[in-house]
Amino acid sequence: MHTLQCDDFNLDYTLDCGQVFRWDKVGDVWTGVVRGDVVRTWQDIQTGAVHIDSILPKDFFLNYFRFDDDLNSIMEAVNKDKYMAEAISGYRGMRLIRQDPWECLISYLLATAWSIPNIKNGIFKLSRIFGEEIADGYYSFPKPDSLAIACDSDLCDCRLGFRTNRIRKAAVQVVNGDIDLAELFELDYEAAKKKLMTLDGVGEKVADCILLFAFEKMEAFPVDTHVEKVIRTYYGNQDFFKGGMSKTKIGMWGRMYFGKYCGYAQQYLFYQKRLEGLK
DNA sequence: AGCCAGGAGACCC
DNA sequence: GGGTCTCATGGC
Repeated sequence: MHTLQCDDFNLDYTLDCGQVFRWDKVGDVWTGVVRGDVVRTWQDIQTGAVHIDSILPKDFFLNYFRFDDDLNSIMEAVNKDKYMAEAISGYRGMRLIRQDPWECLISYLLATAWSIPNIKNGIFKLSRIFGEEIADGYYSFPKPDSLAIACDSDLCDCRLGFRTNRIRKAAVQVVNGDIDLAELFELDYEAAKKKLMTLDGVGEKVADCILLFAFEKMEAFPVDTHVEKVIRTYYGNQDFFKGGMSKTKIGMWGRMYFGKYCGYAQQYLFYQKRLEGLK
């Protein structure tokens, strides 16, 4: 059992904001599967202390929850206007999570044109069939070779639709070394993005999610349907958008406008829009 | 029934 | 660089 103390951290916002898909809250306690361990965690509202029941070491969670990020200076850097200010004041303490690259890749391949409950369900079914049962009803995330050799009938049981073949193809490419995930850490944002986008099913948005959530690329600015609507509504009249507001251009704008921590800004805008809609 | 969900890819101009 | 259509699936 670990106890983590951090001034600027909200466990609920961090696990609920739609970046991770293997956590669920029952009562005050979150339960999730992380690195093959069933983890339970909750936060003391009075003290802010985070309690974690896991066999994984304390240092793992300090890294997982990005306690090394100076949230104060990050929020200050992206707090450019009244819209961002509102998102920040509403969800202060939401931190990005350092995800496992392989799990993040597959998760966001599944995320294409799916709602978050569907994504969570798809990942659960994938884990139930191709992962290992590590506790009653809990399954580890499937390893690359397990998905690479998946047969049609097993994979189709997951009902992933057009995502089915993309998952298996990506697994094959990871297994045969066609794409080296560890190597992506060494590349800069643009080069890593280009490499990821060679995979079938990885476009700009999915690549940005993977780079932001798993590869330390804080300058990634994923433009999904929510963020697109937010930017169109609040920032569409800016000179930069004369001549059109494609998703590509919105991404360029996000990086330019919010600066090097635009990935954090994006996640606050995304979370606020998802919960509150447009105002 | 029709629309939307953390889109991508092929095809068009 | 823009638009438009299709690709499964599930929930509302």
